[in-house]
Amino acid sequence: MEILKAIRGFDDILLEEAKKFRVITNTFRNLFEVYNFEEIILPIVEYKELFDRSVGEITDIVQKEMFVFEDKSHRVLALRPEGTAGVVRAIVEHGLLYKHPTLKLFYEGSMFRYERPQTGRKRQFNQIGAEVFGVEDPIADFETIKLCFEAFNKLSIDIILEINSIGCPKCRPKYKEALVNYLHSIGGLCEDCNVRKEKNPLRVLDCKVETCKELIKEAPVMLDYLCEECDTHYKSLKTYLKEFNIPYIENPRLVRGLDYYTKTVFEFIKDGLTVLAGGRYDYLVESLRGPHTPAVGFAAGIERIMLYINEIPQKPLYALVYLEEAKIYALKLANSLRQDGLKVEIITRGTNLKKKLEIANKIGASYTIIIGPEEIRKNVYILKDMNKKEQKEIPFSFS
RNA sequence: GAGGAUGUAGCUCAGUUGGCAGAGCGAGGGAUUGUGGAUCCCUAUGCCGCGGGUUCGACUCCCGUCAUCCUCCCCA
Repeated sequence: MEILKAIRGFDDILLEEAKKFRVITNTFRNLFEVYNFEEIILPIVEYKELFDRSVGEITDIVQKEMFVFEDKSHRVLALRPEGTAGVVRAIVEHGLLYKHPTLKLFYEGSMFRYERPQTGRKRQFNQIGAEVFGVEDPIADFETIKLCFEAFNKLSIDIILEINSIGCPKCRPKYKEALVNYLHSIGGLCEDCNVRKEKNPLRVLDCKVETCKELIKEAPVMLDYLCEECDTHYKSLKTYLKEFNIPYIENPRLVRGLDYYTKTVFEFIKDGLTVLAGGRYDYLVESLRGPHTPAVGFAAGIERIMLYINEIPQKPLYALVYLEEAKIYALKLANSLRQDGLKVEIITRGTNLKKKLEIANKIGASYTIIIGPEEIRKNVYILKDMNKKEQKEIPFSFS
């Protein structure tokens, strides 16, 4: 057994990477706060059936990507592959929708999918996401998208927003029928698409094979089939986006993988990689035995966003160097500086001052503070600027 | 689940037709005890991913396996 090896697809997030991770989650959290979202912290394990019923039984996520296991009481459980199902389960279970006419929740945590790992795709990965329950109005779609857009702005990531509407149970069947008819009327689709057109015809629309792309150009478009309600909803959303100068690309071939979406779907894409995606799901809550509740939400892949975060500026580091006789004063000085909010590292290694300064330099200290018997006598410490190579005495009383 | 590439020091990588495992960077120590980065000197580290096979002999050839990276499927 290789105990000194992490499991395939379960990666450590170390040091610098952990900082990027936190910058991203903090950015979203700050926005959640001003948009008045509340946090919900959920279990990682749920009944497998919850995901079958919400994510959709014919999706790949459910069919081949879930970590499923049986516990000692023979319950069939799964590690959550996404966050929305759990959120909906929780609010229905606790009747939150009856207490709050609208409910805005965000979550953060690990998700699990049994896939072949590659860039921006791990078996354990982290998402931060949010859900708005109880708002029919497209203003909810807009605000959700706006919040995400602001997040990328704050993270200085240039990103492309794609939107589409995939209709509702009233209008989508007609479109599906038209699409299936079209797909059957033509030949030359790739092997995968021939499977898709039976299993999940909408997915043919975003096939990457060139020949398929050509054939799809002629295919019927969902937007032409939207019922009046869906059409107005979609148009309002676009109006709001324009009003706020949020650039977007209308992608009539954008379909989301999960079954529960209705009307609005959107993705934030960087270099061809989807880093955040979401949409409206007006019927999921009732399909999980809750009251009819329209909803819209999104999830962002933290590791995927991390790929586009540059170096993070650090707080200047103060290395505190002491001579053996001044040890106790050094501890007091460090304590005092830290209470003033400075980042202080006490240099404990090194036998002489030269060595200690070498270490201070090595750990990247911007300043070094030196304290020895002379300084104690004079009630000062030496503050040395490591870049300018200048130093001065700062008064300090050692009580 | 399918295809391809790659696994040698902490990191980046050499390693000839099969013949005692190397470099650079980094790390530790030193040119002495109150001032760092440069230079110089010294030192160490390896189940050559793992398991089998061929061979007098395998880092090198063959088979298997595991892992990493890149496509695809799918997805955040």
